[in-house]
Amino acid sequence: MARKNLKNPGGETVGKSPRAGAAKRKRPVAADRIKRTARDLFYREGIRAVGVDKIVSVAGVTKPSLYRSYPSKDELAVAYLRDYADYFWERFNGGATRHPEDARAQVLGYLRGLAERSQQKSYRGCGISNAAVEYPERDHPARAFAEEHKKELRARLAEMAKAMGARDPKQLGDGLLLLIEGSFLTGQLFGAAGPAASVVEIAERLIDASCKR
Amino acid sequence: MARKNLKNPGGETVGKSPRAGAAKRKRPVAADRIKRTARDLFYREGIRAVGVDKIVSVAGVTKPSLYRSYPSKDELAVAYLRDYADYFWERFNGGATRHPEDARAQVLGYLRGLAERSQQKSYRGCGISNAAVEYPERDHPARAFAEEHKKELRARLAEMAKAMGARDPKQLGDGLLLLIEGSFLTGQLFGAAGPAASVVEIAERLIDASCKR
DNA sequence: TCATATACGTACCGGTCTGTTACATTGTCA
DNA sequence: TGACAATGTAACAGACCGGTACGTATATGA
Repeated sequence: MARKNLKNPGGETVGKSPRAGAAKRKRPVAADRIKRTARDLFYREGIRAVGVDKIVSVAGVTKPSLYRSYPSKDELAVAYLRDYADYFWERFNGGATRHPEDARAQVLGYLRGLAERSQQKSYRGCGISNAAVEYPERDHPARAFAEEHKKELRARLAEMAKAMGARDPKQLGDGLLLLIEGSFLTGQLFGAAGPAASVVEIAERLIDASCKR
Repeated sequence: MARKNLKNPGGETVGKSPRAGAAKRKRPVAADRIKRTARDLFYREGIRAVGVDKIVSVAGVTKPSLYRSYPSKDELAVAYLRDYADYFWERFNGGATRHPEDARAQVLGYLRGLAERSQQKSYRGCGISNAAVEYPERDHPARAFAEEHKKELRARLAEMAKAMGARDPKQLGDGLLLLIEGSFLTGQLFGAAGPAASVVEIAERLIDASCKR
């Protein structure tokens, strides 16, 4: 009998109570664990490098639980990417609330955080950029999602460049995107004290040189 | 007498000899085909995505031939990366011969070529950066090679920045590295008219803003 | 109370992955 | 001609891949 795969399993799910001692279980806990585990492993080790067996074993669940929540590994991967994108925008927009009406400070604020994170040992760059590298095939869902996301980011940066008063907003936005993607990559290649550590100053210089005075 | 009339029992009939001195040299042709094929497939599809079976089948050789020439797939991968690095330096240094004594023109020359390549449909970024993304494990040979290579590039860029008269040569070198890596990534993500198309102008602006006047 | 839906596990499938072996074939050169 | 080097043939191992048919415990609601 054909059975539909349910989507958005569990949603938030109240975390299991600290003590309680496994008395009564609430709603879907397996799906949630899978998502969290997949996110962790996919980011740290790469999507192709992580098999579904490993995901379920680390999550402490079983394979059918995975395939009840997600139709395929590929779809689990895009679910991970979707989550990652939310996470990204949260950080990216974090500066906007702290510096309303100041696009320059917003971008620099994000870059400051990026520079800091990129120095950490566990840093692995942008999960979405990495996925695009892992899946060059144009029609792969993960790839498609990555392209869409980056297009959005590019547009956002151009917008902000315009707000900064850039002579050529699109170009400055592209320059910032290059610096950001460069930071993603070098951040995971060089450990601490990599090029990404200087991204704030470099961006400042580029912005200043690109705006009407 | 001697004819290179192999019966080719496999039936593949790959593009055959340009003849010439084929009578003499009979040295390992399989190993060469493997390397060339691996380079092509690894670059286009990614290392993890390509199995050894596919390599030998496309190369028109057999698996034992591969493992006679390379101890493992990983080692074949680093052989590919080594080749790729040679290829990279060739292009990177190409500008040096055209513009001796002018570091700025050298970098910009390389970037001009990069910008152009990055617009092509088949562009897949830097094989070495991609490998680093595919293999985050610190002790993987491909990863180790990638780290070494990028360290070298970073040093070269800092050198050139110094020659340009940068106030902070290391920082300008890092800025250029960020732009380059950003171009690698965005070049394969956006098709034509991606951010990498503007990398020359952006680099120019950054360089000018970073040098003593 | 009992049928049903939910959440999950057991056990397995067929295929592919890297890597290996023993042995046959063939062209080339001394 | 005979030794040798380069390659192919034909299996195989063992792990791992994504994916599934089916059984089971539990909680809910009529």
